[in-house]
Amino acid sequence: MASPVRRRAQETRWHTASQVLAWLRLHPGSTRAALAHDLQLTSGLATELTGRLRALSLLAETPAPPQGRGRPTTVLGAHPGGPVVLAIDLRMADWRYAVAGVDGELRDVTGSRHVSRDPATVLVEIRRVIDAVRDRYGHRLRAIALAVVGSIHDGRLAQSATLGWRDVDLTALTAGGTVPLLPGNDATLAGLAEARTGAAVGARAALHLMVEVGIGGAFTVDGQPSTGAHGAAGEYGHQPYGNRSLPCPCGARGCWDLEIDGRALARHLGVPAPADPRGFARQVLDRSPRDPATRRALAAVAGALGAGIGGLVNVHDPDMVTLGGLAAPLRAAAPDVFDSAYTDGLMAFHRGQPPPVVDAVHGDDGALHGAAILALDHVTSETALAEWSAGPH
Amino acid sequence: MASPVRRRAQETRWHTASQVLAWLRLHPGSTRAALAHDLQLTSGLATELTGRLRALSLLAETPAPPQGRGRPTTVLGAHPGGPVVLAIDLRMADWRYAVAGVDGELRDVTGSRHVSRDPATVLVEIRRVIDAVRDRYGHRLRAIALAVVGSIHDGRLAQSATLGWRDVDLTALTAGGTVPLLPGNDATLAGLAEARTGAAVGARAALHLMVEVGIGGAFTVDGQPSTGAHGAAGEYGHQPYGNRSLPCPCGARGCWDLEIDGRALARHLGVPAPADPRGFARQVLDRSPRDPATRRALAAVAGALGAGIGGLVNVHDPDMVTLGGLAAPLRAAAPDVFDSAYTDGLMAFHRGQPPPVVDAVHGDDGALHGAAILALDHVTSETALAEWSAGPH
DNA sequence: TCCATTATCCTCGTCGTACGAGCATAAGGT
DNA sequence: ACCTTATGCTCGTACGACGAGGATAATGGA
Repeated sequence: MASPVRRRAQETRWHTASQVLAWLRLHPGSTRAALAHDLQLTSGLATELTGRLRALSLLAETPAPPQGRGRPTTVLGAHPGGPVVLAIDLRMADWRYAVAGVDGELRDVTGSRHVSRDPATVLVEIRRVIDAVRDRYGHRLRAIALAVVGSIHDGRLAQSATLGWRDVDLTALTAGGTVPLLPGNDATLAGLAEARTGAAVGARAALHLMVEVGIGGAFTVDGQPSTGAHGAAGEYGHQPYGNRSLPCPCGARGCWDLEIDGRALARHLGVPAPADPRGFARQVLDRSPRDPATRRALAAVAGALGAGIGGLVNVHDPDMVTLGGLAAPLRAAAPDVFDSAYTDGLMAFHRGQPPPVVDAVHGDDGALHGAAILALDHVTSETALAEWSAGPH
Repeated sequence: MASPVRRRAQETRWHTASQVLAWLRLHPGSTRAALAHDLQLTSGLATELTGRLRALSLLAETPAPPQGRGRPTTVLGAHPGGPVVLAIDLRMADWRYAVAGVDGELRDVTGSRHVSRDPATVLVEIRRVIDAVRDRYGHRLRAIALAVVGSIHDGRLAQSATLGWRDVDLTALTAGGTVPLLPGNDATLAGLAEARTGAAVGARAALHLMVEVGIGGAFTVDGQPSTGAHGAAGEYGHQPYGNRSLPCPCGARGCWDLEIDGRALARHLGVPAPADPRGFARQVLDRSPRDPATRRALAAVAGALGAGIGGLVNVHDPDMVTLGGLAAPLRAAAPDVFDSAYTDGLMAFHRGQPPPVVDAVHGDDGALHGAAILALDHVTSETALAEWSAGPH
């Protein structure tokens, strides 16, 4: 609340332009008339705005295919010389990246497996790609977002049990340059993607949960994830929902993490903890559902998942819940157990209309899409637009 | 994101005025020069704004005591004929109310015990007070906020184990009138009060937890509580942190609620569940700390409290945690147990600088203050200011 | 072929908030 | 008295947005 009024020149100037670009991403391929209608722009203002944005290489207008009577309009899209962002998703076994313009569409999606999981090696590889993209796009590259399977704290990768990393400084990736690096937890960014362009579009408050190794997620309100004070919010896997006697690699005990992934399945099946819990879970899910031990193990995990989600609905009160990664097949493996555990975990007044639990739509690409969204949010912010307009065109 | 640009006349007009009134509440008794400085207003704009707000009976300016050299300035305060709100706190054994002007100061704080806890009886009593306040203030009464010890869902009191109420329609309280009624959970509103004017001032993200019967709270970001889709967020007491064999009146099992209030103390002490868990907990807390059974019971509860808070910090990543109601004395009864349980519940990377856990400052008045804040937020919103200005002055 | 209809875009005069420079005011200090 | 300091007021300017009216570019029927 110490915020100044700040309706001053530089910021006012870009307020509406920022909204236009945000709208553009949500409605790719829409016409200019639709823009004016949705944003309640007068036609005069629409003319001025699109003209200004075109002059700044932020927007391209191409004639729209005729839709019937009336004067033809134009479809809006990213300018071929406009700003771009680099989205990177750093995962357990591989990492991928893509470039996106202000229309939000991912281009040149590329992936490669880790040759070594040593932090220094991986970061050098990523740095090489960043440099290559910078060489190719020059000043057009305005932001880099990095989704990473681990906990982010004040811009550092604080800890990742999956990668076996601890407190890795990510700023080295862009050291020497001026392009901002925006790191984020992969599950958080996948939740962002579901909220903006996925299964939770239209929900004001949405909870996304994603199981890979452990469970993470994001609570979004109006498409903005709740990031917390240091960007470390959403570590749902490290709530004491589980058995207090089980120590978690995170340092705490009884974490929910240990009840819902491959490690839990192995425990229920009486086999040693797998080195690759995600692959092990996939194997168990692919097994014949006739095997009673497998069914019991999957039911136990689905029940733990449902019960925890019930508790989280009590906490967050979302409109809906989306399931990413292994969460969707785990529920599908024992839907009745999941449902009753979910309902039983809800406070009574939620049971009349429990928030629907739906599968995510972005699949494996959620975190990458979320990273692009995060970066583009930065690029289309009012201050970033002011900077872009001050640059060379 | 479907929001129109809306920099149109009516809304633009009141944007800055709304910020001035928000500032006024945070800095009671401050001078006009301080306003201009804090909000980075030019002196011309400060003149225009204060003049406009004075003309609308929204602001009063009185000469400030001389502070040394220079032209004397004025202190800003609520206009004696300005808008007021009614804040009500409906609790287990009693209910209280107060009136507040745009400066946020509570006036005429009044309380009375329930003669009957029957919903109809209580609501009629409250309705009588509302009507009396409306008679006294007329069109000056612009909003009524009701803090209630129970779960709010889409404006209804969905359930309150404490009061023994279920699905009570609160709109009857203002039926026939035009003054909006804003209901809220008491712990949520107490958290709002701590974030704005209490122990969490300055924290961007703050978690408030309040123990009375069970535990509730609020997560606030920049002074705004996360309310969820239906206003039911913050039911931290109904997360499955506890013993799965214990059924909770909320309908779920193993709720945290049952581990941290008077019911938990009774269980640990081997006595029957008390009719008044809050009073029972107070008694136990007041007992001689020499009694080993009492100490063990308090330690168990303090440990459950700390462990749960650790899990919630993992979820929300707050700057700090504030403790209201019985939470503060419960921690104080076994600080070491609390601290180690808290730290043990944190993910390792949080342990370097764990969010400080501090006692709330509003005491028993938190919910009432929070209700006033909620109502005043409404009154000083841009749309409400536009309405007020259209009224008779 | 021509013209009414429809849908969209553009032009231009106006409004209102905010800016900012300069001046006015009201104290304390010398 | 006069300077210094701090603050408030006046007024011309800038600029985003509004809104009415006209221009434009298609379809479709007479």
